Amino acid sequence: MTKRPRVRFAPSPTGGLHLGGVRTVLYNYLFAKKNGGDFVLRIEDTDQSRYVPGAEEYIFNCLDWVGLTPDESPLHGGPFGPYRQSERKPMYRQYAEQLVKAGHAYYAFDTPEELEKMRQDFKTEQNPSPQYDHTLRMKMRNSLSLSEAETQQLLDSGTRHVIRIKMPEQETISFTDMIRGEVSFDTSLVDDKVLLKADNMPTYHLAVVVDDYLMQITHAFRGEEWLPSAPVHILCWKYLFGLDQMPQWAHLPLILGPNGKLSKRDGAKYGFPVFAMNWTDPKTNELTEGFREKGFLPEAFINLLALLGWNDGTEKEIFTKEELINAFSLDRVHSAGAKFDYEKAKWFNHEWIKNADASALKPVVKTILEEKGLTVNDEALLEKVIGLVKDRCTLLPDFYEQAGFFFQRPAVLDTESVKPKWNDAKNLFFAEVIRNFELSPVWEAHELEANFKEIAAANKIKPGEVLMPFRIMLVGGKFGPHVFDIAALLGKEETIHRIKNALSLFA
RNA sequence: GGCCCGUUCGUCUAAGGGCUAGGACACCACCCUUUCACGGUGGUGAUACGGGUUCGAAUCCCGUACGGGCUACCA
Repeated sequence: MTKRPRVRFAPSPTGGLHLGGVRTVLYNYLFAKKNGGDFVLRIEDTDQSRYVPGAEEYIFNCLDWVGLTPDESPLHGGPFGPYRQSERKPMYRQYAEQLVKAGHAYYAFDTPEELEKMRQDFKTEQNPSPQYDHTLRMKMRNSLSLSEAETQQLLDSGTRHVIRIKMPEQETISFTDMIRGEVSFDTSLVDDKVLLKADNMPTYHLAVVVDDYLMQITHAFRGEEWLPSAPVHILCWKYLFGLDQMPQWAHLPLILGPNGKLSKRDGAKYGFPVFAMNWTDPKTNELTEGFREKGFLPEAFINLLALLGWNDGTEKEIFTKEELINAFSLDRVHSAGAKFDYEKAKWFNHEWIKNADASALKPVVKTILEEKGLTVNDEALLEKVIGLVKDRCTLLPDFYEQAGFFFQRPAVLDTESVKPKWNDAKNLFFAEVIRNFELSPVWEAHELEANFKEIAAANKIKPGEVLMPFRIMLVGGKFGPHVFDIAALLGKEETIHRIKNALSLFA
C-alpha cells in the first residue's frame, strides 16, 4: 500500500561539497536504504551565472569517496531523467503559465533597476528590506497592475519578464515537518517569489516542486535554511499537483561553526576542513582543504556526520554504514542546530584507525608514505608496522611521523637528550650489545630485551639509563612503540647499523 | 525591522511528568608504561530566566532573554 520511498539530494554545482551537504546526502541515503527505497541525485544548475566548471564532477567524486552512491543521477542514469535541471529547461514554463492562467501567478516586467529603486524607495527603519508582496505589487509593472491589453502588448513585443507567484493575502499555510512537527506561516508576510526567470529558467522554488513531482519523490529532506520558503513550495504543490501528492518534508538542523552557519571561511580561520575533499576554485585558484586529504577515513567521516544531530538512543557511537542503515530513523534527528567540534571529529577518526585491520589500512598508508618520499618495498613489513603504530595515529598522515623511521634512517638524532649523560660505561655497554646482537641466533623482541637487560645488569647499568639512548639511536627521538618491537622489525643488520652510527655521534 | 526555527555540562547528546539529570569529546588527577600513545580508575562541569498546570516538572502551556536561519530573476 505504502509507496516505495524515493528521496533526493539536489546540490547546486557551485563549489566544494560542504559538511552539511554530505550529512544531508547521508540522511537521504540512510532513509532510502533503511526503507528499501531509491536515492536520487539531481543537479540544481538553474543559475547559469553561477556555473563552476568541475563542481559537478567533484560532487560525484565526493559521493564516491564516502560510498554513498545514488541509484539515479546524471551519471548513473535512471527512468526519471534528465537529472540535470538545465537539461529540463523546456519543462518548466508550462507549469508557470498554468499558474498564471489559474490566477495564482502573474507576469512581472520590472527591470533589475526598477526593483532596486523600489527597495530604496520603500526602505524605512521599520522595514529595512521591502518585499515584492501584496502591499507593493500594484505599484509595480506586472499583469496585475497593468491592463490586459498592455500586458499582452508587452508580451507580444518580447519584453523580458518573469513569472511571480501571487501570495494569497489572508491564509495560513501549515504542514507537518517530520523533525519539528507542525509549522505554520501567514501568507500575507511572504513575498511574491519569482518562479520563472527572464531566461526561462525556473528558480529553485518552481524547479523543486516540478521535479519532485515528476521524479515521484516521496520524502524531501533539506537544510533548515529552506524553512522560510516552504510556504511558497507548498502553495505550488497545492495549485499544481495537489497536496495529497506532496512529499513529506523534513528540515534538517544546521551545522554551525563558531559563529553561525558553518562556512568554508570558518575552516580556514580555525584550522579544520569543511569540505569533503580538497576543492580548488577554478577562478581564484584558492584551495580549500578537505577531510579526505586531511587524513580522515571515509567510514569515520560518515560516522561522525551521522552522529552530528542524530543518535540511536543508546550510548553507541561507533557505527559502520550498515549499522547506520539499520539504526537510522528520522524521528531521532535533533531539531536544534549542532556546533561542529573538530576535536570530537578527530576522535572518531582515531577510533576507526585503531579498530581497522592493518591490512585494510595498508594501501592508504602506503600512499601517504610514498607521497612523503619514502620507498616501501616490503608489504609484509608495512603491515606489521601499521599494526604496531596505529593506536597512536589520529589522522592518516600521523603514520609518517609514527612509522617513517622503519623505512628511512632518521635524518637527525636527538643527541642533546643523550650527550650530557653519556660516558664510557655506556659506550662499552653498547659495544657489548652489538657483539651480542651480532651473535644472536633469534631476532625477536622478547629475546632482545632479555639479552639487553642481562648485559646491563652485568655492567651494573640500570636499564633506564640506556633504554632512552637506544630508542634515540633507532628512531631519532623520544617517541614510538616499544623499542624492542622496533628493533625486531628493523632487523639485525639495520639495528646494529643504527647503533654504530649513533655511537659515533654521541661520543 | 519582520517572519520562522531553536535553547540540558565548553562541545555532541540521553532522560518523551516521578532517579544522586546518564554517556561521549575536551580538560585535570592517579594507575599502567624505564619514551610517546593506547588502556584503566576517578574528578571538574548543564536543565537560560520568570510565571503557570500538576501531589510531582529538564519534560506540558505562556511570556522574556539569548542563539540561529530567511528576508535576490542564488541555491
